[in-house]
Amino acid sequence: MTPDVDGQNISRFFTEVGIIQQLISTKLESLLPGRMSATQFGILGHLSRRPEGETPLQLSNAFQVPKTSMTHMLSVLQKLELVSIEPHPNDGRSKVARATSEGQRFLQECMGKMGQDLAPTLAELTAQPFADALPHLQRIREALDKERD
Amino acid sequence: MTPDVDGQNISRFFTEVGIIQQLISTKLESLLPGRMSATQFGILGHLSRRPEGETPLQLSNAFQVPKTSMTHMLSVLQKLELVSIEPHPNDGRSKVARATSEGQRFLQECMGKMGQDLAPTLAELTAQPFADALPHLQRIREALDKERD
DNA sequence: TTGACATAGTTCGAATTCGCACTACATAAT
DNA sequence: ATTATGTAGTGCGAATTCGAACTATGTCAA
Repeated sequence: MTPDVDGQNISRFFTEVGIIQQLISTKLESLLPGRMSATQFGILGHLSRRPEGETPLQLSNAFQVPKTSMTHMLSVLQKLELVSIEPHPNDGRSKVARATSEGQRFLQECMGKMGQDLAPTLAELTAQPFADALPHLQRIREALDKERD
Repeated sequence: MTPDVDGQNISRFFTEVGIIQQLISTKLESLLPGRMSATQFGILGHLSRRPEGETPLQLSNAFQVPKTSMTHMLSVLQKLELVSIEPHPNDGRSKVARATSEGQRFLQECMGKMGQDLAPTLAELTAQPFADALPHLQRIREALDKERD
């Protein structure tokens, strides 16, 4: 493989990733209430997998989003009663965000709708290309992740 | 494979895609001037590959973004003199957007910076995982694309 | 030709996102 | 203990994004 072909593959890879993400998040957002964003929904999913909760700063690192955006997103999710925010037990500067049980229910409901919505497309595709691509995506993501200290 | 494992793979696939896209666009946006977004930059790239130009509506379909967002993005790019916008020759309601030569130059410059920035990470990874993942991504993207009539 | 309907783009208002500057608390050094 | 420095989160203002309603132009049928 020439370096040039490599470069083309890499930039096409990023283009495809961008398009897929755009298609999926647009579809997801059309199912979500109001103007709730895919990222906000992602935060809820992230928290629901971590019953011990996370601090706003951990979340803003995980989602690669500015702290101040996280403040806003969490306050919206809190207003919707999908997450709870409490003072951090060991650090007076910090807080802990958790998914409420209402939040977990909401998450399941939306995931279900999303699955139904995608079912016809996925049936035709089969799960194979997802399974085939996944390990490579993970390698790439880990490498990109490592680079930001 | 059980359907349950399939579902897990699929949702993890979308999660990985989302994270990769977030990491890449955050890095890209840090290289772009002002608050220019990755989508705006994507529009410029799209147009530079199509010297005949595209209408705003074509662009908003291609990027799966509302018409009204496209109006704004194009007016910003026009103000920066990276794209030109002219009336459509055959349709009085429409317009044609094209990348200016300044836009092409700017695009090349940013792509170069991006390449330099990613070079250390990519060297370690090699181009292989990108080449391996690409065909599967294309299949998935085509299927998702087809579903929106 | 005329009228009904569809399409391309914009205007406007509201919500989201984010950089900068700030406050409050924590930690380290003396 | 005091002081200096670092860290977590927020208030504010500006830019972006987007849905609803609107204007202007095109299309098609009678």
